Amino acid sequence: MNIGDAAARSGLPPKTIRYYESIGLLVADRRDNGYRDYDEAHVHKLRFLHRARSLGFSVAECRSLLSLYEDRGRASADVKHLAMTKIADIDRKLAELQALRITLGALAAACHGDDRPECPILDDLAGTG
Amino acid sequence: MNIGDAAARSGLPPKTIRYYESIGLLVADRRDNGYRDYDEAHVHKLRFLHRARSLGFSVAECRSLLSLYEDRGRASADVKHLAMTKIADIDRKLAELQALRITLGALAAACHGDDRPECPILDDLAGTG
DNA sequence: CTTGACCTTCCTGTAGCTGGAAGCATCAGC
DNA sequence: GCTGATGCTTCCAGCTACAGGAAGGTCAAG
Repeated sequence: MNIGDAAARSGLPPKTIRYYESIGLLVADRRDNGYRDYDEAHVHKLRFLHRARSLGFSVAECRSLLSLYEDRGRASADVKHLAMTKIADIDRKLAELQALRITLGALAAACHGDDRPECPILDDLAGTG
Repeated sequence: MNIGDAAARSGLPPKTIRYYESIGLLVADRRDNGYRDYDEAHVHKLRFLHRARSLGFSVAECRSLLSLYEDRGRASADVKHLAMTKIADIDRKLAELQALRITLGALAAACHGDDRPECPILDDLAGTG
């Protein structure tokens, strides 16, 4: 199967698939004409990568997950450890974003938003308030 | 005032201040020896940038905010519009992260996390479940 | 006069791709 | 067999927002 079909079936753009190969994440076979050649197992792993990336795992983490995935005898604890670390990351980002949301929301609410120049948002940014 | 002092008083690293100058965001004066020279107004704007960045505004948005800030006659509506757009971005990211948190949390909870190979996390990533 | 801290510029690297150019391969239609 | 469209290949550049480090100039203190 050509890269275009593998792309369509995995949901990843061809560019991304080539990029993953360039960093040694998932290397395809080659045919005589130089084209990359994909089988079901490849597509499966591409989908795996697609889902893992969309769940917020970094490419480095995907590399670990993929090798765990390919290791039939690995302990589920190893995988869970990665997931828990990622969850802690997400919780930290959530807290940050929520604090941001509250601050910006309060500033926007305090701003008239009309054609007069007084603006609590800029006042806050300038640190004059 | 040298860049080091401006950095200490604005909270931005010297590297960042030089970077902001290199992209034309905030240009400092120069002294005869070539050193950058900052006054109170510069420090004020650097603090402004620091705060805006920490509130999640991109550098491009900071450029707009700064020019609005420098425009004594601008309408507060312009500023509010930027803030509301940013709030919408944040809400979108929050929703994404929350969905992610739920999915990963459920997967981690379902995983025994022991030394056996069965792992619902990998099963989900593989799309076999 | 030397030492050390500070300043300058320039180059490189980061994450994870995306876009584009130049050049073959393949295929459908005529 | 020829033509044009599409798809494949590689490589190079660029995106965000800096950070690290090298090579070298400057300045104040002892």
